[in-house]
Amino acid sequence: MPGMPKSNRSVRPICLDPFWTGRSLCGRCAVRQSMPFAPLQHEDLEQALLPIDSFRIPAGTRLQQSGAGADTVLTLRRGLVKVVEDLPSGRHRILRLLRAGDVVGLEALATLRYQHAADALTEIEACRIPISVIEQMSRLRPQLHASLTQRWNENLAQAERIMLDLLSGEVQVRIARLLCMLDDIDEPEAHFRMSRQDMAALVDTSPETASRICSAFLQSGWLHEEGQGFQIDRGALQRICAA
Amino acid sequence: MPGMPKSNRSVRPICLDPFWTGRSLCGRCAVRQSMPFAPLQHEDLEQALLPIDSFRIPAGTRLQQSGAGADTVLTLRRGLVKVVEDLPSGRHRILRLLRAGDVVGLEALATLRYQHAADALTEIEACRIPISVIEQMSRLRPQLHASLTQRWNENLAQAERIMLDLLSGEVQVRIARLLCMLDDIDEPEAHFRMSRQDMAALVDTSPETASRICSAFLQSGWLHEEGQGFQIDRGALQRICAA
DNA sequence: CGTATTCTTGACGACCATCAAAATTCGTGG
DNA sequence: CCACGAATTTTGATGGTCGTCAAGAATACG
Repeated sequence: MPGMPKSNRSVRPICLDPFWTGRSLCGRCAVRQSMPFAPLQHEDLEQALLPIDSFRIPAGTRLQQSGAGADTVLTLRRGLVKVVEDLPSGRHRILRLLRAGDVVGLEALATLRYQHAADALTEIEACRIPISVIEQMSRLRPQLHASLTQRWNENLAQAERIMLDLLSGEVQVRIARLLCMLDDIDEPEAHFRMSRQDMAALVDTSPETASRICSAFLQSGWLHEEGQGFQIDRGALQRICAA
Repeated sequence: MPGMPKSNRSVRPICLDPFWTGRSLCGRCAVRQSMPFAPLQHEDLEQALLPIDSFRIPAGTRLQQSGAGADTVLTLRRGLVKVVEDLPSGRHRILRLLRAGDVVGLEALATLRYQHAADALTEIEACRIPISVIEQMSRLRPQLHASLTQRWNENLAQAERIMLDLLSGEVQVRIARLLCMLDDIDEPEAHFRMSRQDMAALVDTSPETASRICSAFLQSGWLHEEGQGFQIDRGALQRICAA
C-alpha cells in the first residue's frame, strides 16, 4: 500500500507482446534528427540495430517503477509521459513531463536505477535501448556526450520551470500556466484532455480546486474541452499568467 | 532593474584581486577525490594547471549573473552557494543549494550561458575552470564523462527533492525539513544562520511567515541560533517532518 | 553614531484544503 | 447493445492556513 498510488486502475503493467512493432530501423526513423542519438552514423546504427526494440504502448501504462534496477531506457518518439513520485502523505506529485525526443529513465544512465515511476499519459511510441549499448556507442562517438549533456540540461531546466511556473502563486495562475505549457508543445498529442487529478498533481493542489478552476475557465470561454482534446484562448490565459 | 534583486546590498560583484589564492595545485587538493575531476591523472592536472585559478570569496558575493555568457565554471571546495531566480512578481526563489564538490554553473557546459544567478551564502573557496579545459580533458579521459553525469544527476535529484520536500505541505513542515536538510550536510559551513528571506525563498513563503515559524521553533527549544550558527533538536523536527 | 535593512509581532482577510454528496464518465460483463 | 458498479468529476459549505499591510524592535553598515 505504501509506494503504490491509491488508484492503479489506469496503470497497467508494461505489455510486451501485443504492441511490439519490431526491431528498430534507426536509419529510417522519422524523428531521428531530434532524438538524443542523432550524432550517430549509419554504420553505428546498423551495428546497434540488434538490441533496440520499438514499442507502441497504450495510455496509462506504467513504464518504470520507482527504485527498480534498470538496464534499459526508453527514447520517446511520440506521445507524453509523466514522471511521478508518491508522497508520504499518500498523495502523489508529477515531477516532470516528457515528450517526443526525451529519454524516459535518464537517471538510470547515472545510477542504474529508476528514481521515479513513469506513466504514459497518451498512447506513445518508444524505443527501448540497453544502457550498455549507449555506453558502448558513446565510446565510439564522443559527440554523443554532448547530445546527452543537452538532455540532462533540458531535464534540469524543465524541473526548474515547473518549480517557478507551476509551484508559485495562486492556483488559478498555475493552471493557466500549465495549459499554456501544454499548448506550446507542437505535438497533437500534447492537446489531450488531462485529468483533474494529474493537473492537481502537477501544480500541487487538490483535484477539487483544479476542477473548480477549470470550470471557471470553461465558463469564461478561455478553455474548450472536446472529446479527447482541449483548446485554449491563448491571449486570455496569458493575461492571467502575468498577473 | 529587471533581473536584479530588490536588495543588492549583500550581493557584491565578484572580487578579482584581494582573494586570489594563486594557481591551483590540483595534485595536492585536499578534497580532490570528492570533486568532479577525481578521475584525472597527475599528468592531466599538471598540464591543465595553467588556466585554473583558486579563489576565496566572501559571503554575499554574486558568482554569476542570470543569462550571462559563460566560458568558465566554479568547483566548490568549501562553503554554500544558492542558485536564485527572480520571479516576475518581484519576489525571488532559490532553486538549489550547492555545497563542497558541486559545480557552480554546470548548465554552462551544455549551453555556454548561466541560466540563473548564483550567490555565495557563506565564505567559499572555489576553483575557476575554463569550459574549454573541461572539454579538452574529457576527450583525454573518458571517465570524466561518468563523473559529470553523476553531477548532472545530483543536480536533478536535488531539484526534485526540493520540489517534494520543500514545496509541499504546510509551511511549518517545509521549514522543519529545510533545517533537517542543512543539518544533514556534514560541513561546518552548513550550520550557518540562514536569513529569514532565504528560508522564505527556498520554501516559497513570505519572510514574515518564516520568521513566525522560526520564533515558534526557538521558543519550543527545537532550534537554537547562536552567533553565526544554528543547532536543532533533530528528533523533534523530524517528527514534524513526518506529519 | 545615524541610517538603512532586516527581523519581529499583530490583525485582518483571502485563498484553498477538507469533508460531503450528487452527477457524470468509464470499464466491465451480461 | 445495454446495464451495472466503480472511479472520477463536480459543486457546495466550512474552517484553517497563510499572505498582506502596518508598525515597532533589532541589527548591520558606513
